[in-house]
Amino acid sequence: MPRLDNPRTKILQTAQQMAQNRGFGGFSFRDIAADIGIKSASIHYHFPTKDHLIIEISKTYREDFFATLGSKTKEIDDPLQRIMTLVAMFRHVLTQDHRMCLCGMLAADIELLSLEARAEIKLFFDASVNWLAQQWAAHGSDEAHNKAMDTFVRLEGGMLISRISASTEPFDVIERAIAAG
Amino acid sequence: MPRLDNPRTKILQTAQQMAQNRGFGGFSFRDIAADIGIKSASIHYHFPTKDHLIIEISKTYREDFFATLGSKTKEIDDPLQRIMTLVAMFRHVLTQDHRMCLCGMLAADIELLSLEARAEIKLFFDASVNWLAQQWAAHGSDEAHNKAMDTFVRLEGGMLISRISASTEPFDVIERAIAAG
DNA sequence: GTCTATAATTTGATAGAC
DNA sequence: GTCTATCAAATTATAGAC
Repeated sequence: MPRLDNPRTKILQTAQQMAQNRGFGGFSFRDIAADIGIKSASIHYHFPTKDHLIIEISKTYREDFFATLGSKTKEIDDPLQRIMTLVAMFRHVLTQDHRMCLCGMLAADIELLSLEARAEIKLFFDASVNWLAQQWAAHGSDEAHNKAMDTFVRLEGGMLISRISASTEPFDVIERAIAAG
Repeated sequence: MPRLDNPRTKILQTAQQMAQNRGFGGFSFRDIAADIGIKSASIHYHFPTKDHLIIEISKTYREDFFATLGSKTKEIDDPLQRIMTLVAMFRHVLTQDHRMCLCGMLAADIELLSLEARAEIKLFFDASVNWLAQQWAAHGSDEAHNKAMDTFVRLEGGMLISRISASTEPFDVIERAIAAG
């Protein structure tokens, strides 16, 4: 599913990365424009307001994430191994991209966002917990929903706390805890 | 340990609350000033820059938190009960104050902060994990350090995710998981 | 210690030419 | 679709009166 190289897509990609690194208030239209070599006024043609932009970023992030997750787990049957594939995706964002999960980042910034933006971000949370609950249920867990919630909290918290600890140790610890079932 | 009612303290209290709700970039000197009925220029007399302010906020937050924790656990011997006293303090911030932990909030905003500010915030993380590790060790856990790290990640993640889920359910779930030992 | 006034910069957003 | 030019507002921070 290769993303097109049109201006709209380049804006979304750059803005998404900046949002994951610095949060909603931590980047400007001019920052995005300078990074991709256009002027900030051009961004407003594609996204009239910053609120529209953050909603589209969140939607793209969620769609891309679950498309990739579906692709990576397509031929994996073991539920725990499927879960650890999702964990590996979070780990990649943290250790290779050196970014936070967009969902966790915008959860911190939630008071700065419109109700529409909050609702869109909540869809990532809902979809993640539902997906995890299905895997834990297939794995034979009683209380699969609670297990899914705990797993998602550990992932988001592990990414967040790794930022201040200046190491990946917090994420390493919760990854082993999740893998232990 | 009653806090004094001087201007400096009122600035710190108000700024700390705003930082917990909206993050480092989400409040201004004018916001603080308006809230306590002074002018923004007066704040610069007490704290020359926003970086100085956030460092002092973080230091005060950490000192107050561990002073309160020490007081609340003074006559509690059972290590697990001592841990759940800390958990209850986090729960109170989330459900009564309707705020994030300052440490978790500034972890999200870390790229906006000076190295000095990051170092001060990391002290809260270090102190929390060390305190938790002592309790888990006294409780008889092998791998007390890992258990402490996992507990702290769950607490910060639970607060963060409860913000988007628009309920306390994520925190409820991790609280039960922690209590289960 | 707090104020008024203001500097210098950045912000989201718009108008209109091309 | 992208640009130049600009606006109105907000930001951190400083100078100097009181």
